[in-house]
Parts: sequence; structure tokens; C-alpha cells
Amino acid sequence: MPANRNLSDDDDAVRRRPGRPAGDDGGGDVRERLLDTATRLAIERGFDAAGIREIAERAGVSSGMIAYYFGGRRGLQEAMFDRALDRLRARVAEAVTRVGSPGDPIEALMRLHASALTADPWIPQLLAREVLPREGSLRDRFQQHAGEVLDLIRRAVEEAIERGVLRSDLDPAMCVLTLGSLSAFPFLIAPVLGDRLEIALDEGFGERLLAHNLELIGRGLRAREEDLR
Amino acid sequence: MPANRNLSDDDDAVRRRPGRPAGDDGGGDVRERLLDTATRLAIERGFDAAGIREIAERAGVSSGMIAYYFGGRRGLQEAMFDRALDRLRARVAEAVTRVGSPGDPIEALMRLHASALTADPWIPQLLAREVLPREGSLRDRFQQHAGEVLDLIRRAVEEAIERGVLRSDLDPAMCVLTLGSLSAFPFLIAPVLGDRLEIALDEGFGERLLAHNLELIGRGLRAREEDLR
DNA sequence: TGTACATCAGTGAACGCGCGTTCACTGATGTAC
DNA sequence: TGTACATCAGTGAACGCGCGTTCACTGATGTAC
Repeated sequence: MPANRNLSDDDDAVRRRPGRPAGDDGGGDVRERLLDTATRLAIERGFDAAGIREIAERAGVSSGMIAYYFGGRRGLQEAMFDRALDRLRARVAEAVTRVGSPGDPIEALMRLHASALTADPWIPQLLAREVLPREGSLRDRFQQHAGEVLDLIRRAVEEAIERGVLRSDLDPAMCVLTLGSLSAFPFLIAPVLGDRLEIALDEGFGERLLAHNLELIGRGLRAREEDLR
Repeated sequence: MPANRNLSDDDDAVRRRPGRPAGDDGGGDVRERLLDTATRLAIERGFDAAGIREIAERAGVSSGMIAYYFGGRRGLQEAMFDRALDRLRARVAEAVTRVGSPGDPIEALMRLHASALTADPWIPQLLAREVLPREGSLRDRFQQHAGEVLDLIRRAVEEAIERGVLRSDLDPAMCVLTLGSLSAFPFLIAPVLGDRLEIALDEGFGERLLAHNLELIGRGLRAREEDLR
């Protein structure tokens, strides 16, 4: 271990050397690594809080790669957001085909919601952080994606009303809003007020929330005569 | 109108001249104007999106005033947030004393929620924007404020269960979460998806939401035998 | 009741830092001959 | 089957812009004598 070899010897083992890399690239595609890192950071602290140098360093990549693959910081943000929405849509689409026609459409819908959000609890967080604060391309993208899902829910609610499963004296639009509120808001507020509300985003939470919401939708919260035996 | 007086003549009419201003200051306190402007900008586009020069210019004040009165940009943000929370707390406290004991505690609670949010529909927006994305002083402040309100709701729910007004087979913590979801989430999502949901934050919205939520809590959404005449 | 001076609210240009972008450069791989 | 060169993924320092902060300065008001 000669003392005169201390210059950039350790660095070469960690940092990628310039030039086209050898084919046996260990950590997967650079583009994909950047998207993963950006998503993780956006969930942790919001995309705005992360600079390109931090994103690149965490991805084990040079900062120039962001402009190289995405045209710039903004492009990376949009690509990350699109990928997240696509995954969400794919999961919803898959769940919809699985649900089929037998059984209660409303219960199926709530189960769908719950399973999608339990699998990726960060989705509401990401949407709240990136969509609520700004107008512009991200909001437009979200509105398009969400529109399709909303139409789906809307149809399920209207069908349920026609079939006599849901009350016909209530506004369908309000029912859609209610179903969304009950499913999404808990995942938003849990990281902030979870301790005080005595709830935690553990693996059982989705099930408990689903059961509670189905009870609420089914019978309401109020005590009834038939409950008092 | 001599041509040689064109220099800074118009400016003097608009811009404040340096030095201690005369007592008959038209637009109110500089400190208060900065807080108002910061609040408005935080609601419109989020506090992070506004630079101190823009805030100062909109307030009709020099940018140095932010450091002068608040120690810096961060101090202005915290002061603005504190003032918003204080106003919210004051409104809640006033409503609580008005509610009193007679009547249904749950309905009173929901009315309180609805009136507070209808009076200031921007409150959920502001909280979502400034609290959800970051950990730190703003979140701590919010947790303290919200904790008191939550304890209030918690006690009302438990009292309602004891008095037989609410079902005793449900988790009180989940009921609190539900009540919050139904009241707060619609105000969050309306600016983004209001068009698609066919809802609008007009003056009648709070009433409609309240009525719908009370129906939901009272009887649920499902059709029952007694509904089918 | 003047007068000299301290105080105080407020200005706005200068400064330095951190950010995203740009670009000259590197070297492994593919390809034409 | 070598060989010369184009291509292509990737590097990282340099650049300039915009931001928050700092501070020398201004002039009206309050105050002591």
C-alpha cells in the first residue's frame, strides 16, 4: 500500500470512470435508476426539495445524465410523475377486470381502492405534493388519468343506484366524492397526525379502514333501534 | 410639463421615498400587509413558489422589510402560518362555545367543521401545501394546533357512543378519522377535480356537503327495505 | 418656543451562494473494409 | 482477422442566473434643553 498511490485510487473503485461503460453494468439502466431515485425523493421530501446533484448522487450517476435523458430537471419530474400514474392506472385496470360483475359493485370498488392504496401508500402523498400546489403540466396529466378512474367510479355508482343497491335520493356526484374522501384522505393525514389519531400505516391498516368504511356506507354511524337488543 | 422633469417624477407618486414615512400611512401596517400578501400567495401558488422580491412588491414594500420584521423569508413563512392557525383556532373555539350541550353532538360537530371551512375554504389547501410536504417547524406547529381540535372531536365521539347516539361496535379513532375525511377532503380535491366531479366551491357547497354527510352518517348509503315503499 | 440630535421605519443596491444547464471531453463498443 | 473510425453512454467542471441576506443610507418624528 504505497503512500504515493493515494490519489483517486479509492474513487476509481466507487465512481464510474468517464467514457462508454462496459456492458456488465451492475445496477441496471441509468434512466431507470434516476426515475427510481426521483420517485423516492419526491415521496420523502417532495420533488421540489431535491436538487439535480442530490438526485444524481443518490442514483450513483453524474448530474449531466438528467439533461441527457430527460432534457432537464423539469423533464425528469414529468417522466417520474407519468410513470407513477401509469403504474396506478395499470393496477386499477387489472383490478377492474378481476372484479367482474358478480357481487356488490360498491364493495368491489372500495376493495379496489383499498388494495391499490395499500400496495402503494405513497400515491396520495405524491399526488398531494405534486398536484395540489401547482397549476400546469403535472396537474393536466393528473386530471387526464384521474378522469378515467372517476368515470369508472361514477358509472359503478349510477349502476348501483339503478339496481337498488344504493339509495336513489342522494346525489351521485356527492356519493363519488364521499367514496374518494373515505379512501384517500386517511393516507394523506396519517403521516402528519397518525400518532394523535392512534392510527398507523401498517399492513393491517388498509383492511381495518376498508371494514370500517363498508360499515359506514352500509348502515351509517348512528345507533339504531335494531342495534339495541 | 417640462421635458427635463421626466426623471423619477411618476415614480415618486407610486414608490415610497426612503426615510421614516409620514404618519398618515394609507395602506395599513407594513408588517400586516406582508402577512396578508404572503398568505394570499401561499394559497394561490404555495409559499415556496414566491420569492421575497415578489412578495414585497405585491405588498407595496421594499424587500428589506422581510428581514426587518421577520428576520428573513423563513420567519415570514412561520409568522404567516401561525396567524392562519390562530385564526382557525379562534373560529373553532367560538363555534364550540356557541354549540353548547343541547341537541346532537355529532351534528353540531359536523356543522362546526362545515362552517369553519366554508368561511375559509383555503384552509385545507394551505395546510396541505405547507404541512404535508415537509417535516420541521411548520408541521410541529400544526400538530400542536390540530391536536387540541382532535381531542375535542375525540371527546365528542366518545360521549356520543356512551349516550347511545353512535354505534358502540365501531372504533372511535376510526370514527374521528371518518368525520375528518368527509369534511376536509372535498375542499382539497375540488380545485383539482371539481369540474370532473361536477362540484364547485360556491357558497352553497358547504351546505350541500353537510347535508349529504349527515345523511351518510345517519343511515349510510345503501338502500334499505324501509326505503322501498 | 426654537434647536440639535437620537431614534426609528423604511429603502434598494451589492453580495455571495446554490442551483440547473451547457459542453468539451472520455473511452468502450459497433462497424466497414 | 486486424484496423481505423464513427457512435454512443456517460463525466464533471464552468457558467450564469436568481435567490435571500446584508447594510449603508434616508428623512420624518420624538425628545431634551
